[in-house]
Amino acid sequence: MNTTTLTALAEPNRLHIIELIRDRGPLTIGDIANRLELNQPQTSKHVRVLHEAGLVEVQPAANRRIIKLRTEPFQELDHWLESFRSMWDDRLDRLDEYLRDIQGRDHSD
Amino acid sequence: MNTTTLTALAEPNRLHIIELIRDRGPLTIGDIANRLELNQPQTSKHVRVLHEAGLVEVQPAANRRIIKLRTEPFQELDHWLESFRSMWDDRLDRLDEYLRDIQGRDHSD
DNA sequence: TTAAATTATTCCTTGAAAGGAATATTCCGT
DNA sequence: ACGGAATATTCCTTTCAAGGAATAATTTAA
Repeated sequence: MNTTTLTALAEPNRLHIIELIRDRGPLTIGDIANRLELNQPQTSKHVRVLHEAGLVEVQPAANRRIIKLRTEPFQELDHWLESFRSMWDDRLDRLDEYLRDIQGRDHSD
Repeated sequence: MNTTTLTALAEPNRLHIIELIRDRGPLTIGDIANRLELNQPQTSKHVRVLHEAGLVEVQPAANRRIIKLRTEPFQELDHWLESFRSMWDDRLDRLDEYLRDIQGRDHSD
């Protein structure tokens, strides 16, 4: 896992920006600033960090910039988490194994 | 999503500690320090942060502390990522739909 | 009880990140 | 070309996290 993704997400305002776009779809800097009650300069700065981290795509449209989510970093994070999933999947795996065991068991005795 | 988990993971050495324990199982402070070539004080400090963030469990054993991974924060992170999964699952969903469409299509003409 | 091993804490310094305020830049419409 | 809107950048200050070095605390062994 690379830490730039995590560092970008670790700042509360940036995390809010990400979740806002996830929920509302692509937004401009001004939209984001309004909805999250941030000043425009700080919003630009945070979006810059998100963009440099590859979390976000920036589409110039005349005067404005439309900010979209990119999928790759989240996929990477998801993939990284797979290496941990066995920690809490064990219980389910055992249940699964148990059920398959039940299925094939000889019930004749 | 809460930022304390992300903040804790965003520091490279701490991320290494997490991955080390994930791969090798529970380790002591000294083990971690040796394997990652960190000084003991910094290792203790980083583990402290990880513990305060709930990422790690600390079991005193005589002179030493045994550091184990906790599952909850990773489960939470996993759950948070689910809200993003549709972003890259859409393509697969459409492919799936396409394939099912192909299957049922009338090829008689 | 003393010594050695393991870990924790404190103090200090440094660097980086974040916000505020002001200003610059870019683009459109007229 | 000019004014206004949207965004970017700069400068400044403050806060905070991280590492180094030294030292404290705890436990075991002898």
